Amino acid sequence: MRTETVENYLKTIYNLSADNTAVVANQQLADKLAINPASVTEALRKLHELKYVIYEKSYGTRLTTAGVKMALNIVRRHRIWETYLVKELGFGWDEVHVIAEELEHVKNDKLINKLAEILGNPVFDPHGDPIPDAKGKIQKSNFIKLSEAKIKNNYKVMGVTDHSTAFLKYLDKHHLIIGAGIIVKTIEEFDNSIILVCQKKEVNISPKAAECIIVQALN
Amino acid sequence: MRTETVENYLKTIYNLSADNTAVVANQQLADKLAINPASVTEALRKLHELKYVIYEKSYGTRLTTAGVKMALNIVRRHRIWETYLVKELGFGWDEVHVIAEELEHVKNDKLINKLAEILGNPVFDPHGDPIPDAKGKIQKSNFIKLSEAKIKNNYKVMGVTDHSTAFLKYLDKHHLIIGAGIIVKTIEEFDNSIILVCQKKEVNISPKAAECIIVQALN
DNA sequence: ATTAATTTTTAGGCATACCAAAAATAATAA
DNA sequence: TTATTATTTTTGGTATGCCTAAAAATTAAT
Ligand SMILES: [Mn+2]
Ligand SMILES: [Mn+2]
Ligand SMILES: [Mn+2]
Ligand SMILES: [Mn+2]
Repeated sequence: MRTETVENYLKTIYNLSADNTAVVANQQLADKLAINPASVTEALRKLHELKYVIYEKSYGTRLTTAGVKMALNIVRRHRIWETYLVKELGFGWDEVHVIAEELEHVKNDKLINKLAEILGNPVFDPHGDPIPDAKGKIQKSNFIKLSEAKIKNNYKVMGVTDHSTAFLKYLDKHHLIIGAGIIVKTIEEFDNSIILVCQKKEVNISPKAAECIIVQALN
Repeated sequence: MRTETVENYLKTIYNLSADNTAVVANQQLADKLAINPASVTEALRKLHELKYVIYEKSYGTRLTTAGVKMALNIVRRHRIWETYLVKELGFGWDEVHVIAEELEHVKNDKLINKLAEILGNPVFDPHGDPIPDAKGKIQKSNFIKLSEAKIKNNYKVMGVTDHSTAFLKYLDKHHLIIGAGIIVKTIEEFDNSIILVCQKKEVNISPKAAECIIVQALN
C-alpha cells in the first residue's frame, strides 16, 4: 500500500474512534474519505494484514498499538503544520486545514520537531485539538460539546470539530473564536437551538453547529 | 496521470534541457528518475497527449509553452522551500534537497509566495540555482563550470549542479561554499584534476567534481 | 557498407487503488 | 417475528504507473 493511503486511513480511523475508545464502522470511513464502501472493505483487509488495525468482518475496526503510534504521528504533523501556518505564516484558522492535509505527508521528523520548537512546543492547534508530543503523548481535557451545555452557565470556547472554511468563517462573524467567553441564555424547546451571549451580543446557534463547538465549563 | 508524476517528469525534463534549449533523450530521463526506459516512453506519450511536451519518437522531447510554465512553477516551489529550510529553519545545504522533493508537490501559491516574501524574494537558492519569480521569470547569469576555468585566474563559487549530501559535505570540508573566492593554480595534464587555492589552502579537485561546481570569473 | 553497440519501442504482466452492481448480513420497524 | 431498510462484502472491472524480455530502430565503430 502507498504510505499516503495508509496514513489517510489510519488518521481517519483514529479521529473517528475518539482516541481509539470506539470501534469504527466501514460506512463512517467511506463517508469521511469520500470513498466507495467496497474499497474501504478492501483497504481494511490490507491494513489488518499489515497489523495496523484489527478488522473484524461486519463488526468494525480498531487500531493496533502500531496503528495508534502511526496515527498519532500523522495527527502531530497535521496539527503542527496548522499551528505553524497560523502563527508564523499569517494564515487564517479557516484556510489551514486543506494545506495541512498535504503537508502532513511530508515525512521528516527533524522538520516537524523544528517547527514545534519554533512554536514553543504548542499543546493545542488553531482549532483547539490537542497536539501529540514527539513521543505520542497527548493532553487530556474535560471539554464538552456546546450541545451538552446547561442553561445560564458560563463557558469558554476551546475548539471546533468541523474544520471547514464555511463553518469557521461563520464562527468568526459571531466572534466565537477560541478563548471567547459565552453564557448560555436559553435553549429553544422547539428545535433545540441555543441562544447565547458572546461579546455582549446575542447569537442563535443551530443544534448542528452546537455539535461542532467545544467548550469548557467555567465554575 | 497523477499530478505528482506529471510534475516530476516536467521538472526533470526542464532541468535536463538546460532551460529548454536542448532536446531531452529518454535515456537521460530514465537515469534521472530511476525508472525503466520502457516506462519513460509510455509516460512521454501521455505527456504529449496532455500537450505538456512535444515528443518525437526515437528523436527526443522538449517542453511546450504550457510545459515550461508548469515546470518553472515546480522549480520555484522546490527552490523556495530549499531556501526557507536553510535560512529560516536552520537546515544545512546538504540536507534540504530530499525534503524539498516532497514539499515541492504541495500546491498552494499563497503559501509559496508567503515564504518567498519572508525570505525577501530571493533570486538564488542555497545551491546557487536561480529561483523563478511568481510569473516564471528567471535570472540569467554568465557562470561557468569549474572544469572550464583557466589557470591562474580568480573565481568565485556561485553554485553546484550536484545536490547529494555526500558531495556537499565534501565541499564543506574544503570550505568550498557559495561565495568563496578561489584561484586555479594548476591543471594536471595526466588526469585533468584541478589544483586550486581556497582560504589559503590547496585543494585537489577531481574532474568529476569540477563538473559540478559553478563559478564566476573575477575580472 | 557492415557489423556492433546502444537506445527506443512493443508486448505482455503485475500491484495499487479505486468503482458499480449484486449478494449476503445486520439492524430497525411494523 | 417478519418485513423493510441499511450496511457490508463479493464479484467483476477500470486506470495508473511501473516492470521484464524481446524486437526494432538508431547511432557508432570497423
Ligand atoms: Mn485539520
Ligand atoms: Mn486542526
Ligand atoms: Mn534541490
Ligand atoms: Mn537547490
